[in-house]
Order: sequence, then C-alpha cells, then structure tokens
Amino acid sequence: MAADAVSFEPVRPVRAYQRVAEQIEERILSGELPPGSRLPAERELVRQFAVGRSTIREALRVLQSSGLIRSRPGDPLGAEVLGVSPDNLSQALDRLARSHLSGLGELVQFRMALDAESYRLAARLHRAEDLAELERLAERMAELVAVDPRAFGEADAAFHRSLAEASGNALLALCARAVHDAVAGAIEGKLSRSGEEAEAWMLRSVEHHRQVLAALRAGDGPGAARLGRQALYDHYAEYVGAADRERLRAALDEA
Amino acid sequence: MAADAVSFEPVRPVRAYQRVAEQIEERILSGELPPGSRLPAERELVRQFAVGRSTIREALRVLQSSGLIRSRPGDPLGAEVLGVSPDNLSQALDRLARSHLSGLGELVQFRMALDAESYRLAARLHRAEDLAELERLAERMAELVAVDPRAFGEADAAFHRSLAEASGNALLALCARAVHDAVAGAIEGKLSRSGEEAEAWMLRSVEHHRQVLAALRAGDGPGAARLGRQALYDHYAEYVGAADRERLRAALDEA
DNA sequence: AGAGATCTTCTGGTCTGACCAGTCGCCTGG
DNA sequence: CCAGGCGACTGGTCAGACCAGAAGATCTCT
Repeated sequence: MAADAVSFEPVRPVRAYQRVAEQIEERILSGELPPGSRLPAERELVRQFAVGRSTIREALRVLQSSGLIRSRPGDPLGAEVLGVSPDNLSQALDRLARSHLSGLGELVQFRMALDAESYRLAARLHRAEDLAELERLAERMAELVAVDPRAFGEADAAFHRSLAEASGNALLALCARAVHDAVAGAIEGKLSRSGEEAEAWMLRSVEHHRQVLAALRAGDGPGAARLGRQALYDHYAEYVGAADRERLRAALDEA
Repeated sequence: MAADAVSFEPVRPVRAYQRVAEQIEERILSGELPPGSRLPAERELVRQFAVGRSTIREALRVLQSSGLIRSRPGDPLGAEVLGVSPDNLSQALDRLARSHLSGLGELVQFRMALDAESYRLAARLHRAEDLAELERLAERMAELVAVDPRAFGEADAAFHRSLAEASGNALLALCARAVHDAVAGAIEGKLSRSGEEAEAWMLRSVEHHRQVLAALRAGDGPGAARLGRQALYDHYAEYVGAADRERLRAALDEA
C-alpha cells in the first residue's frame, strides 16, 4: 500500500478548452448557475479565463452539445444556461439505435424492460395526484379517438410520460422517454396505417390504458408490468423481422 | 390537410459547424467510417468543406465530446474514429446523477431494472460460448480473492459486462455498463472498506456469481433476475439514505 | 552495417484580429 | 405617444500566425 501511495500517475495533457468547459459545467451542476441564468459574453469570458476566444468558443460548443447551455447570435445577455436535460441522453440513445449496433428489435426489447419496471414501480409507489392525472389523460384520449389522430398520439405520449414519472424515478422516466422517442424515430414512415386501422389501434390503446389504470389502482405491480410488455409486443411485433420477433417473445415470457 | 400542406415551417438558422458535424457523424453512424479509421487532417477538412479552420475545429469538438472521435496533437494520421460507445451515455447519466435531479438511489434502482432484465434474457438466450466465457471469468475471480483486490474489481466488471452481452441485446448491455460506471463514479470514495471487509465482500461476490451461473445453466430467467436485484440491494443499501432504501426495497419486492 | 542522435515536416492546440449579420436599447422626429 | 432609425453590442466565421509534440527521414558515429 505504501509503495502504491508514492507511485505517480501518468500525467495526461489537459486542453485549455477542456478546463474552461469543466469549470463552467461545475458551476452549472452545482446549482451556482441555475437554469435560466446567463453566461457572460464570449469576449468577457476571454478576459476572465485569460485564453483566446477560439478556446472559449470550443468550450461553449462542448457545453452546448451536451445540452447544458444554448446560445443565440446577437443576444446581448450571453448564452443561456439550460441545466441538465434528458436531451443529451436521448441523443446518445438515438446514436446507439441508429448505429448498426442495434436494430428496432433491440430497441423495443429495451423499452419493454424500462416500461415494465416503471409500470411496476408506479403501481406500488404512485401518489394520488399521479393517478388523477393519468385518469384525466386517459379520458382525454378516449374523447379524441376518431377525432384527431395527431392529438391522440400526443396525448398517448403524455400518458406514458406521466406513467413513467409516477414510478418516482426520474432517471427511469427520462430513459423511457428517450427510448420511446428513439423507437418512434426508427419506425418513422413505416407506420402508415389506413384510417380504419388507425381507429382500431386507438381503440386498443384506450382499452390498454384502462387495464393499466386498473392494475395501478389495485397496486398490482407485476400485472401492470405484464400489460406494458404485452402492449409493446402487440404494437411492434409486426414491424420487426422474424429473428427480432423471437427476441421480443423471449422478453415477454416469464415476465 | 391541404391547408397544413402549404403552411411554412419556421426556418431556423443552421450553423456551419453543425452541418460539418452532421456530415461526419452521418458517415460514422452509417459505417462508412468504421472505428479505427482516420479522419483527414484539419487543414484538409478545411479544403474539403470550404470553411474556416475554427469551424472545422468546433465541429470536431462536438464529435469528440460525443465520444465519436478522438484527436491527439501531432498525430499525422488525423483524428481517430471511435464509433459509438457507451461513454457518452455514462457521461450523461453521470451528469443526471450529479445534478439534484437524480441521486444514488435512483441510479441503483435503475441499474436493478437493467441488470435484472439482462440476467433474465441471458438465462433464456445465452449461447454455449457465453457460458464458457462467464465460467472462465468466475474462476479467475475466485483465484484473485485476497490476492489483488484491484484486479478482482476489474474481473468483476468484466463478468458483469459479459453477462449483459450474453443477453443478446447490445443496447441493453451498453446501458447497463454506462449505469454501472455512473454508480461507480457516484459512490467513489464512500467505498472505503477495510481489508477484512473487502475480503468478505469478494467472497460474497464469488458466491453470488456462482448462483447466477447456476441459474443461467438451468435457464431460470426469473431466478437470475431476482439474484441480480438482490445482489445490488445487498451491495448498495447501506450507502443510500432511508428514503432511497425504501425505494430500493420497492424495486426488490414482487420482482 | 547497425544504432543512435538530429532534422524536417507534418499534426493539433492556441492566439490574434478582423468582418459579418443579426439583435436590442436608445433616441429622435413625427 | 409611438415609429423608425441609429449605434453598440452579440455570436458566427474566417484568415493567418505561432507553438509544442509526434513521426519518419536523414545523418553521424561506432
């Protein structure tokens, strides 16, 4: 142990822009720069950090690509602090999904796991107001069937988001949302239902939500989880290849 | 619908560096620039894209911060393409964990869900060589107990990685790894076990892996999932607050 | 001839200074 | 009071320069 204590670590060069980005990120994550606050102008940061403007700009680019800040030309107030957001997470998941590494099957299978867990937790831990909100959304969706498919889709997404948030785990909810978006992006275009099919699909969704709500009220975690898995299988099984369908079935069994 | 078709979308300015980054990212994600290949030198990219060097550099910074490429000063081959990796994901998770949005409890709870699902799938879908690899790793860990705690920890991480990969879902495996890293980062420092405690912990790990392997061989998905959840609870319950412990218990029940 | 030191020439990292097109606040003329 | 214009900012982009480091070529000494 003593010999380890005096051993040196290889010093790796730290770029100037990196240290600038780390300093600013630290202030944001610590809450010292809350969302909505403004960074000084670039030329002011140049003075404060005593580096060139290109260094400052590269640092700001990194922070911006992480979704921590947003800048707009001509804004006399400087870059806006956005705080931690799930956008970066969705972006990362999106990349994973878009790379040949993962196909639609893996994506849906992954979403099965996330949804099932959030349903299960929501059934066990939901608060009264969560349930009220979910019932409100479910009602609105029932009204929208055969009226406005687009609004129905949005309400559907909102329902799933609220359900995930009712699990009490914000991280789980964010990831579920990110994967939801990734699936939607992957299936975009393929999903071309005729009017009748769309209506049948909406009716099935409403029924599914009714069952999930019943499970939530009963506090039936495993039941809610099973419902979530089954609904995803029913929705997407027809869009994946044979091998992926086998995969999804495996995710369904014993669950 | 017709009225919608002729409506215009608000045009948002697209920065030059953004388009450069998108073009390069597209080539990487499509596989045209496989991992290990090299990008042209910056000055060459300046010529090809017909933009200034600072624009090129900001684009490369974005790609680098996403973990897609890596550049090294003086490298005559140009920036190296790394391909999609979970580093960006774990970085995003790390930020979420460090911000007040998510604490260690949520992180561990999330990991419970991912690990449980990957164990469950691995028990059902693993190939013979996966099992052989896992048994090899488990043996090596058993040898390392009380010899090299550091090497043991690495072998442990490798075991979990292989186990997640045996699930057949690369996306799930990458996310599990990212969350694993984020948890490790969040608990860093707090984890200061004495020699005896460390050895007891290692022995418990070996036993746990033995049980998991037995469940895998038996194809017992739910059993493997339960083992994974329980092991995480046992490992981390002492490090989280009372509220988070309740949360973890909820993730354990009925699973 | 082989091995080591030196040189050349590239790389990425950084800085400076400049210009442009926006955006906002102020101020003036109605 | 308000509309319009002026000016002083902003961020986005470019051009050119210098530096330290890395790699391969070259040279020198044994």
